[in-house]
Amino acid sequence: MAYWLMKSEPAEESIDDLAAAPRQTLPWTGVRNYQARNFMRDQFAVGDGVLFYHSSCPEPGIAGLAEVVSTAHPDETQFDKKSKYHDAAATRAEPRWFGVDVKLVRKTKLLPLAALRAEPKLATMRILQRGNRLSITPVTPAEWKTVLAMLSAA
DNA sequence: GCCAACGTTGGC
DNA sequence: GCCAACGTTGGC
Repeated sequence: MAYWLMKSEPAEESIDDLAAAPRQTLPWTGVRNYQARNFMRDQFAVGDGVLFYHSSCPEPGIAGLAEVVSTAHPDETQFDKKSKYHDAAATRAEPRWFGVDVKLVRKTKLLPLAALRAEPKLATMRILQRGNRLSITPVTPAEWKTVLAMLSAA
């Protein structure tokens, strides 16, 4: 079982949107970075743990826990001409972008980015490294454990 | 709005 | 294949 951090802009899709979705499950769409796509396509497995992270917002940080409930399938938005994620080079026969379905485990009290940065045990966490822009990053079991402890202490 | 960092594009 | 220019991300 692996762990991941997935960034979402709450203005687009927040933890509350996930909570309000049917079966509290949503397909993860809009990833247009090959490295992030490859994580989902090649490494994600059903049951993997997800830290749901809010980015580009007044209070960036971890907003909840989720789990992966499907393997990767084509991201429908690439075929939608009206979507800002439309990709003219993608076809049904040869999709370029993939996503998994993600289900809410629980919304948490927001764990702010500043608190993550202040925790020495998370010093090497991928999301906290200078210049990191990847929207999907692996989380080590030790980091996962530390974050869960911080959430239950809050 | 600024800016650091990194990815992508396209001319050669 | 190189690399400069440009675009995007995302915290502040």
